[in-house]
Amino acid sequence: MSENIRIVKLLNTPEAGGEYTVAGWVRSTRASGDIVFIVLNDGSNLSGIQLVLERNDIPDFERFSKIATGTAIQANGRLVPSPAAGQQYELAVIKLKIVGESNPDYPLQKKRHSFEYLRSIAHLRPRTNTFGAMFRLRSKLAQAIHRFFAEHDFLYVHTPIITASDCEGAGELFRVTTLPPNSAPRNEGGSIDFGQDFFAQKTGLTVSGQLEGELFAQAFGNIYTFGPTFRAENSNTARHAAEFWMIEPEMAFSDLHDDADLAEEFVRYLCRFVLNDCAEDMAFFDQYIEKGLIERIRTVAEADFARMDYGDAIKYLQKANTNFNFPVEWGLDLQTEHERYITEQVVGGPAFVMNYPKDIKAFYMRQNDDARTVAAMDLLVPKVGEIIGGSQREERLELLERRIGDMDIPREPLWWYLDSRRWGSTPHAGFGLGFERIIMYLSGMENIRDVIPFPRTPRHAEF
RNA sequence: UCCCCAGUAGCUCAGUCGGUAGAGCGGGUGACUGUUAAUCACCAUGUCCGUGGUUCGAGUCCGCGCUGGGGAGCCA
Repeated sequence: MSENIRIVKLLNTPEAGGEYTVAGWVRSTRASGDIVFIVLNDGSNLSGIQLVLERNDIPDFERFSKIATGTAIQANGRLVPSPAAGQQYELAVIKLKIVGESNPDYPLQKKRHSFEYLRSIAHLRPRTNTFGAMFRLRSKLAQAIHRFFAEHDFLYVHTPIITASDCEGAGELFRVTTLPPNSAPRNEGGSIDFGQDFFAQKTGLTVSGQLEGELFAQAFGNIYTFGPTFRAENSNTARHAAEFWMIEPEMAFSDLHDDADLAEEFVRYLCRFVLNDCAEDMAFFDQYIEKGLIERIRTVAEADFARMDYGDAIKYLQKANTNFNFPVEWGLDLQTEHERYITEQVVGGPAFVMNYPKDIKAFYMRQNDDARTVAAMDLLVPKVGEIIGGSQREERLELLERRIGDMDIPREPLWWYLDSRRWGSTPHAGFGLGFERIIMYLSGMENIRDVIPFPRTPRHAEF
């Protein structure tokens, strides 16, 4: 590490007077006669630090008064109280070194840019205020998530990225293969012979770590995964990406209500965390991205989440004075417009919808005694919609096997999953939370492509 | 994949009835002893997304394509 001090640390220095060296990238240069102001940002905070250059104090003054936006510099000077409004301290520069030149072609101007434009220069956008705040938040949130589970004694398990189970029912897989694309070996029938592939079977990138997570829960009690997840769906929306990160806890000896309890505590923990530990960046989001964000998050951090049965949600929707585009009827899945009505109009905050009809849910969900619903839950939040999907899992071998049969799912590849119900099976439950979706919810950002450093969506894998 | 909207200067956009393009910001130059997206003055900048058509004439109208955005489905 260099002798440079991080700007965020320097600005937290209790008193001025010392001599320091900072290094970063120029955000703005303002020259006025014999004095030049440079806003320098090193990524450690939002504001950066104001450098002050005076003609009499610094050699090469003329040259430095024309430093272009984007230039990488290292500056040495004295930390002094700022005589002007806008900042507490500034750095009275004695020595300045240009580390990497920039020029007027630098695509980031001293003005607001649209998110669409910034997506086209994703390699440079982390140097903007919004994306600086965004990726600091993302980093800290990831660490907070690990801390939450560590504090609750959950085991962190790395489930495989490459998987052979394409029957998880969570979406299209990206294929993983080393077979030559134009001359793949064929069976007699003409289909591709995956027996000759690297893994001697058809494999893809994981769409969920849940099934493997369940196996670990049956040994460690409480576990979680937190890793990349891939869906090859041709989804073109503000909240879908082909590559995203998912958090999937799984708890043995637990039911659906324990599951919702965990989800609620988890989301509330993250709300409190960003308010307390990301205050400067959150204030920025509150001012420029979503007015009232902080108040909204504070409310969520304090309130209990609503819980309602799917059946009751249907009743609310049928009573609603709204013309929905899609029919509302017991047995049909809730559409986005319905979910939004529930969370935004009925509840006005986060809401769990629980116990869905079994016919619209995955095979592994636990069948309720009413024989027509399963112990599933979705957590819906205003603006983002579904942020968590979870369930209690079917732990009874016989019922699980029957369900697999009813749904025509090949059972052979799932032999190990079924084995977990054979010896020492326990009631257990878990959920999946999209990392990007919680970031969107907590920051007010409305497009998933703006909360991922280099997003992968259909037709986009540049950078 | 479906529906809708858009593509004009580096960026954000305006462009009337079809008559060969303009503003703000950004940039350059100069002025200014403390600025906060500094201010003031002056200066420069275009494959009007591509392609085919209609027309005396197309940024403008029509077809096709490409790209981007919004919504839906899939879901986290």
